[in-house]
Amino acid sequence: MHTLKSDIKKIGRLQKRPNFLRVAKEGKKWTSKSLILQAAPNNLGQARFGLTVTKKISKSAVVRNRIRRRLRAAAFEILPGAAKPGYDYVLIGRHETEKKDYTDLTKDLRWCLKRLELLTE
RNA sequence: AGACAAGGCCGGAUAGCUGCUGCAUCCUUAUAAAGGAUGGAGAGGAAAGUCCGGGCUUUACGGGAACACGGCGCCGGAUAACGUCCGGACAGGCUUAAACCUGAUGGAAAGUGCCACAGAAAACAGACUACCUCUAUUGAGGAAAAGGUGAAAAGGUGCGGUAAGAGCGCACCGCAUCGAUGGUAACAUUGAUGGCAUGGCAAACCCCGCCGGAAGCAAGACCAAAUAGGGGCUGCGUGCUGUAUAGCAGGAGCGUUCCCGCUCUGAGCAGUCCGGGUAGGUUGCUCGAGCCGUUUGGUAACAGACGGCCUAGAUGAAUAGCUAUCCCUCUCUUAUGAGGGGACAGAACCCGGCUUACAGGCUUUGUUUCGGA
RNA sequence: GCGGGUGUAGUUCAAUGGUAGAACGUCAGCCUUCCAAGCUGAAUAUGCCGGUUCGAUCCCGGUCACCCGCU
Repeated sequence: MHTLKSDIKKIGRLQKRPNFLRVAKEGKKWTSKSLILQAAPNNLGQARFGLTVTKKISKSAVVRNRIRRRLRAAAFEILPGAAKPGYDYVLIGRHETEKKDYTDLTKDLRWCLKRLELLTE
């Protein structure tokens, strides 16, 4: 399955540090093997997401970039159809994110959504 | 053909579906803004480390110089500049040998300082053992060759010479001074003279010569909400009198204090304007010491001429996800084939270098060995 | 991205270019019926690679790791 471009436009991006801090402080969290998902409600009626990959994961910029791209690709594919609107989502990369199969990555993301009871389908 | 050495270049390829970030053109509603369509572009040789040098920007000073501080240091050239590059000199090193490699390589005869331990002595000299002469216990004188210490011991080897010895004399080598020849120069070769003076360390202080003001795009410039605060104007208003100007009362300051005089203030509210400026946004931001090709000059670094080209510009930060075929490589298998892997590494204002990391491949040059004609 | 700093025993710190020390900690022994305290002794280090020097913790390059500041 491929996500339509119009669906992707429906979800926004988190870009400012205060938003990330708010999600980390107020939101719920679920950890899977390949990623950590944080979620907190916003009052916009729209889903937004952001990515966090720190230098702690890997010192190599190449590795960090690959993790970030894989997470973004998975988010664009899964979130528009599956995530509940009105929430901010933050995906945090882990060591496993680089090596794991892409299909497992999407499964993990769905699993995290389900455990946080934010899956809509 | 082999061995060795030194450079230069490349840094997986193609296609499909779905996406991301700028740019150009067009369309839609209503200029803004948003959305859509089409086209074309989208990481490196080191983008890295931030070790040097510049451009650019702000800042300091009226302008300049010097001191201090920091850096560099054989000679000649290249360059916008450099601690970089090219060519040469000298010293050291690898190799049987050669090609070749490495070098922060000015001055110790301007001055100061240091040279542990050992050793007689570590730098104005001088003498422990030992040597020679006289005296003959001892002491006085001569002399510095031999022993031993040390990283380093006041020229080295040989012959003559002598009581023993010594540059005391001679030859060669080294060193110093003055020349000659070659070279732009560093320097090399060589002649004469001197007769040993000048131990090492300047990546110790320092002297000499040259260079440098400082900070850095988070520099800097522009636009500019909300809130708080500053200033101007207008209106209403003031403890008392007055319609109002104003006067009196009050407060503050000055005249040394009181009296008295002068100046300022007087209570705020509303409206409006101005300036600074935070969040945020725009810009700086990619046409430049630019790249490619041909050609001329030069041993070369490089420079000139002609022709062609436009080649990332993000900002919680794009350049991707998945699949297939080919290429390289590893493992298993008799083979067909199956499976795994793809070096180092990600632009952030831009250039010139240096250093460090790097799977594999292509290619050029030099030296030398072997074979054939 | 830019600017600055630091690396020495297990820890906190010393050390004019000349045998790397101190305190606490660890281990062993003595003392004690046993433990603690005390006494005696031992082990344990200059981040790494080069250069200058007769000789580097120290001086000079490179490299690695860590820390701090600037929105």
